[in-house]
Amino acid sequence: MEMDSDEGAGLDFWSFVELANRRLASEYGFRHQLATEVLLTLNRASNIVTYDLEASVHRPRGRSWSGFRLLFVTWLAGPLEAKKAAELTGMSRAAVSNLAKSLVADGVLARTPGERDGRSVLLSLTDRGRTEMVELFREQNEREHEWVSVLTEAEQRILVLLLDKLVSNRDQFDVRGRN
Amino acid sequence: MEMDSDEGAGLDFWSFVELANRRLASEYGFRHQLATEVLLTLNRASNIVTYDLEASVHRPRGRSWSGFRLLFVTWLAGPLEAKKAAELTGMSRAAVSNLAKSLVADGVLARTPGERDGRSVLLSLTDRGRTEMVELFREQNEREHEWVSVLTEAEQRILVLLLDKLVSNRDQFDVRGRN
DNA sequence: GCGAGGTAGTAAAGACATGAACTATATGAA
DNA sequence: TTCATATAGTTCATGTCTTTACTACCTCGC
Repeated sequence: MEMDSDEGAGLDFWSFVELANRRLASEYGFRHQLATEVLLTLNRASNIVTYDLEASVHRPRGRSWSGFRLLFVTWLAGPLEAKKAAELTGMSRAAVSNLAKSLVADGVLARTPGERDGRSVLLSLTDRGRTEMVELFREQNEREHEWVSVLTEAEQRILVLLLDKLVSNRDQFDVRGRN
Repeated sequence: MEMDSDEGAGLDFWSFVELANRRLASEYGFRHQLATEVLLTLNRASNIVTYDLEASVHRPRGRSWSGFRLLFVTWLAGPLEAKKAAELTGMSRAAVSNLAKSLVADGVLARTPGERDGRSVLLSLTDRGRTEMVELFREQNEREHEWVSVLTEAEQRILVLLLDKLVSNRDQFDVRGRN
């Protein structure tokens, strides 16, 4: 017999989820196992894919995942306020401010004062930034395609719908978001 | 006319995705818009939910999201090697080592040398750790339930299946994972 | 046995994100 | 107009994660 001196031996993610479900229900009487399972799986999938994209596409070219995200929204949504960039990327305003500093220093991002509002800053790409983004995104898009193509197109659309539904009803309760 | 001096004004996440799809296809000729959309949505959903759980449940009680994850797997998968904990939580071994240091100092985690393998370390919860986890998880599980209950049970199961399918075929190409 | 090569864990340095405090600007009611 | 309040952005202190390098230990072929 193995004792329980190392109960975790041989577990992978899914057998862990099963074990967790069983113990949470029978030993502790928790009732929402499926909720836990959904969110564990969501978190894990997002981390795995993100880490892969960052490690295989962006780091080798000297960009971080966050850096790429900021450049991406700025590339496509034109000149925009730092605050808007924070909303679209899901970062804090402080994070955008810090990131922008390095990207400006790298010569890919430009900062100009807002015209209507003296407090605001408009972010836009430099020519070099645009050139770099076309190339970077080409790489990323190929890799994204490899990832999602294990799902049929219908499955991909359903996944988007379900994820959207999951977060879109959050007005119904008091959700914490970043400043 | 507004010029394009602040093109990003008034955009929310979904109108941004639409704009991105349009520009990526028509101006740059990229072909895999749906792939981008799936992964943007996945990333966003995961970040929103995770941030909310961390901010509303764990930070107020002095725990970080990662700290909770490590305690969670240790709680349920019994004493386990640090390496196994890293796999199950998706963190690097170094991250587990760092986190464990603070959790041991806090008196919720115990570290004992492995018996079979002199290199390994077994992690387990202290009594205080177990007590805390029951309480902490009760809170988290209620909140998880609030989140996912905008989906029907069938939808929740489909979501889990799709997310699992998305990451399970990754042996097919050369995915970058943590050390 | 013994040595080469692999693996578990830790430490240190650097990157980066966060919340809080602060500055500068805007807004609106009296 | 003027002052109270709100907002955009930055800075700073802190904490966490990653990479790299290192130590200690294990394993297997000779």
